[in-house]
Amino acid sequence: MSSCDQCLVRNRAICASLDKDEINALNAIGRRRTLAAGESLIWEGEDSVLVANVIEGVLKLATGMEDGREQIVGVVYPSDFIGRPFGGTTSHGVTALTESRVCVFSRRDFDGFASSHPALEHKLLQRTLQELDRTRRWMLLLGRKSASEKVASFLLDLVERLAPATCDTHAGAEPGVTRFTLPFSRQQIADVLGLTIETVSRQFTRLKGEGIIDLPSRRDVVILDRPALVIESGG
Amino acid sequence: MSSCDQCLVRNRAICASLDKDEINALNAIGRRRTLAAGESLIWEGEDSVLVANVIEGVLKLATGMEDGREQIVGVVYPSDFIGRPFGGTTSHGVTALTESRVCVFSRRDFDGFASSHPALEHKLLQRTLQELDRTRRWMLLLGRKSASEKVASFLLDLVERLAPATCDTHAGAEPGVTRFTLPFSRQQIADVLGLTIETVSRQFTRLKGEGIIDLPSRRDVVILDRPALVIESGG
DNA sequence: CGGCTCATTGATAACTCTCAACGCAGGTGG
DNA sequence: CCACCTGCGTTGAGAGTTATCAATGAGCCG
Repeated sequence: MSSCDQCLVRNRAICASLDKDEINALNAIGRRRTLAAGESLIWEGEDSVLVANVIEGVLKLATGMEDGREQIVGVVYPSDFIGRPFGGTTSHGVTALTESRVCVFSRRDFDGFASSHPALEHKLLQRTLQELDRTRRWMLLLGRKSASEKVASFLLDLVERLAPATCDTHAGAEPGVTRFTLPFSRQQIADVLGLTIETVSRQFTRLKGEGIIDLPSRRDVVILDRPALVIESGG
Repeated sequence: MSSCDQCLVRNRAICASLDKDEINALNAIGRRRTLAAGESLIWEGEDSVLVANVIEGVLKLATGMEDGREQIVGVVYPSDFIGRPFGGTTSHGVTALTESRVCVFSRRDFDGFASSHPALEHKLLQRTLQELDRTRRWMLLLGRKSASEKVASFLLDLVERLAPATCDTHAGAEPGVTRFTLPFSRQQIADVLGLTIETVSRQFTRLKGEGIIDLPSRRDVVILDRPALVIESGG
């Protein structure tokens, strides 16, 4: 029987607002679930039946148009909250980008629990406000930045978000040189940035050619010149 | 002395969660304020010192880049909540588009009040979740839609949002014909859609030429063929 | 070693932006 | 009362960026 005690995100997720008894009560209505890369937890347009906490992995929130165009509207990392509590239909699907572990609740159960635990709702509110801020900042990128600015901003954002997990600044490496593995395919990067896969690829190639990044493999990126990348990102 | 009893949004704003005594307590820490069109209530980047409810008018939330590019990241209408409770700096400015009346609170006071009134926090959470949904839907527009789809989507969104105030479907008018006044200049529309003013203007002209809308004056729009507009919007 | 998927590269087209001129409306002052 | 000025919007011509279409290349697994 799995307990929350050893949970990797026990102190960072919204659960941090709960004491021992409360966490046991919450644990009783939740269950762990593992998702393979590419597997979906929630589908766009369906009634909101599930909510969850991310324990491990990276997942995308995405909406699409009938003709197949897709936009990734959010990316969630460990300790982030997933789903739409308090009614409504989910306006975006949730799909694992990497193998992931999540802590799932039925929305009804969670709603009930949250309603009787103001501290939990408070944490959830803070997180939602934070996510709204982040989302709005991303709108500036989508609406006003050029392809090169978008790609540079994307890489910088990703390094920051991945930091808690993979402090991959090798001991002994030059300062400012960071290496990490992309949880995204080129198509998914394009869907985050509102570009095509070809444009993303060309920007990667260009940044590599200018010595700002290196690309040891499809999924790996090394940031060689972070200040240059910041300039590329347009501030 | 102004009371909340006659407030236009008493039953729609987050205040609706409060009983008579509570509303009086909240009233005691808030004050009314009128904003002229173009006047700002909150500036991008400053510490969050104010929060507010919109009583009347339309306001924009906007962020910009050093070089002057601007993106409107949200538009708020009567009964909507403004500002960033629970710390942090405001990542976007808030500016009145039309003459507006708001109910302002110091953030510190509001935070304290909210923390001791779970029902208010619950309402605020619901509203924030709703706003996040709306914002994410807008990301699909910014990232994936063409100029014509953007403008059509914008008009349809606006009609819907303006509806509570101005049910301007004239008695006796053909069904589906709606007239309303834009709370935006062409530049502001461009800033909402991530386009230039010229592109917006050309799309308006084209829609008019195709008989889908009419433009009696700069600020007035008549939707003549809503189904066509829906098709233009790309679903 | 194929056969697959995914990424890169190239050539071209399309869309939107940029720059520039003009037009319209409202307000001001002669 | 009209002329002018100013701000905003429209229109046009051309350039630039990104998308589209197509082919090639690299890695992975059977």
